[in-house]
Amino acid sequence: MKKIRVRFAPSPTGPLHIGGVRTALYNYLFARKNNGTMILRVEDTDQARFVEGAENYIIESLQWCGIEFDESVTIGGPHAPYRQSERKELYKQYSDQLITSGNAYYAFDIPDELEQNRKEAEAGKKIFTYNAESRKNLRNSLTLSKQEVEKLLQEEVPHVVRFLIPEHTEVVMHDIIRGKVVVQTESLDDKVLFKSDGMPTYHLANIVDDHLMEISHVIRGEEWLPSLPLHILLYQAFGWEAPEFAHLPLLLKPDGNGKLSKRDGDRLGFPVFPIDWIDPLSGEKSSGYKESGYYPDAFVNMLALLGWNPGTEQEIFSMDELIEAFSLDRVGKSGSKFDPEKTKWFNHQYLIKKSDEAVAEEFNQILHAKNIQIADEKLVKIMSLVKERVQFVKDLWNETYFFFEAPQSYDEQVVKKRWNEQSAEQMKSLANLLATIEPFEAPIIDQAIKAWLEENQFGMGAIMNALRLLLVGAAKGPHLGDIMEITGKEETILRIKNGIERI
RNA sequence: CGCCCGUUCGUCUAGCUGGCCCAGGACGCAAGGUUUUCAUCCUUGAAAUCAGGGGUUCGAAUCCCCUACGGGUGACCA
Repeated sequence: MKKIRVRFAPSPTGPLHIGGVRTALYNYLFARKNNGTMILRVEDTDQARFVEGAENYIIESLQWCGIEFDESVTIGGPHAPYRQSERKELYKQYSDQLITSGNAYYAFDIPDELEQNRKEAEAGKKIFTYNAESRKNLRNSLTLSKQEVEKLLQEEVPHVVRFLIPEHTEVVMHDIIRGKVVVQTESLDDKVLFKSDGMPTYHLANIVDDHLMEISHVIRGEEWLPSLPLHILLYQAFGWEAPEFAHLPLLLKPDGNGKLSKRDGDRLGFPVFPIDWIDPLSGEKSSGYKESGYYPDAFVNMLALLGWNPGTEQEIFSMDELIEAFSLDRVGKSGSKFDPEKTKWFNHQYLIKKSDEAVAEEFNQILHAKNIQIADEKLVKIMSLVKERVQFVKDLWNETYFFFEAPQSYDEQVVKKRWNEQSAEQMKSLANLLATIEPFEAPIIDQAIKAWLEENQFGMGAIMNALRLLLVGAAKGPHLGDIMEITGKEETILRIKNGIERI
């Protein structure tokens, strides 16, 4: 069986959004599942759209996601270099080869003139295409005499190389996800293969590199499906065996329709990028999943299930499990919007799965920033009490502040509902009781309070809620006995006394 | 406008070789339960006339055709 080799081939024109990450992920899963090789190739043939820092961003993002490469711009490999701008010299010979074989030709048209043609066509509600019809009337090596062409080339007049789309031909293609796709060459145009700036276009570089790098499967977004016929034709023109293709359905804007774009940034209130991105020109920041507090494995898990499903009811997958379960024929055909709420749910699942110790360690960083010191075992205990209540580590403070400091205010709604004339007196009495409890541990405290309640004929609800108000400042939090034990006898009594004064 | 791709609960989807589907799961939502509170958790529920219409068939979400709608693409961008 043929060796499986796939590539993720982004263009460094900006940050990679989650659609791109998903494409990389599916390539990765497919490669690992089939003991294949995962390659990162940077397609930077467009010098005009180059964005500083984008390549680095892409590499860092994928690294954060746990998507690893076997060959790449940074780690090299048998087919280095992996940056197309560094392979520049390579492409010319292939372009020449196609000219020699009659599959391509020189075109000397001036960009402005073509633009003019397009505008005119548009005015007449038509679309200008450089094809079998129009090329007869344009300045190219098909219409010009051999001498003229020689002369123009000699004088280094700017020109491009265009692919000669064969006439009256049916291109039959196979897509792993979509099945058979057929297109008539009449609907295709003579795409530029080699630009006047000496760089190949995506189409040429892509085919040449995929062939040279022995790519077995091209897994890319559906936006490439329209150029598949051209690519197939190119393989045929070169006499090369084409790889297999799988065109992934697009990720759609969560609101309305249309494919997700980089510009959707923070517009919708949640990230569309894996990690923060600061535009080098505008300085504008777009937030990422990483900095927003998501775990990479939760993020990856969510992404994997967006367009692919295992066919079972399992939803939580580690990367290894994804690799094991993944197959291209379980990738859906239709585009999907993703649900930010479900992404949070995934994060919650990963958070509660972590050990109390691990969560404590993460949360400790937030405490350090607040200059709060706490014994490890105490913090671990607190985490066991509250970690199920949050979706993110950063939300932990809201659920635990009362372990570290007295409430700064008392929720008015709760005061209204839980505090009455007798409360102050009752709480004072309760404070006295608490002062006698030794050791000050949850089960013992609970028992003492229970006995005290019965003795005085007090209702559990009224007393405990009022007490909670004094200790927490709100109607929330874990079991009061636990809160008191961790807070300590002295502080507990202090809060009761202060609270009575302040309410 | 041309070409191509798609269309099952609000969202992600199961359903692929037709009958077990008057359509299952998950998120979200609602109600109830547990709880001293909140959250978690548990239970239950609402939610898709399977885009619409024609066929084929004893029988179609599943096969075929048409229509509609949505999307992609139509650069010397990738």
